[in-house]
Amino acid sequence: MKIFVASLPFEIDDSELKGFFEPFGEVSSAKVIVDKATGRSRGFGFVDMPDEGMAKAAIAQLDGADVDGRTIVVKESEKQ
DNA sequence: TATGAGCGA
Repeated sequence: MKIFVASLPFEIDDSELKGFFEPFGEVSSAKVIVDKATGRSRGFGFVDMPDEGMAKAAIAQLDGADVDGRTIVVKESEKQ
């Protein structure tokens, strides 16, 4: 299941993003989107978890979580 | 800060 994560702190990178989801189950991939024109984080990213149940559990636990003083948004991706 | 990038293993 593909997961969309928004409102991420700019300091977050792929490894840290993956670290947030790993406690809930296997994470097949995690990527923080970076503006290739400026090289800065866009403040959102994607995580893919093969197990839907684990993915939904992760979403439920991480959506609205406070990270570095910022409330992140975690939801199922809109696109495949 | 709100839906992507990848050309190599």
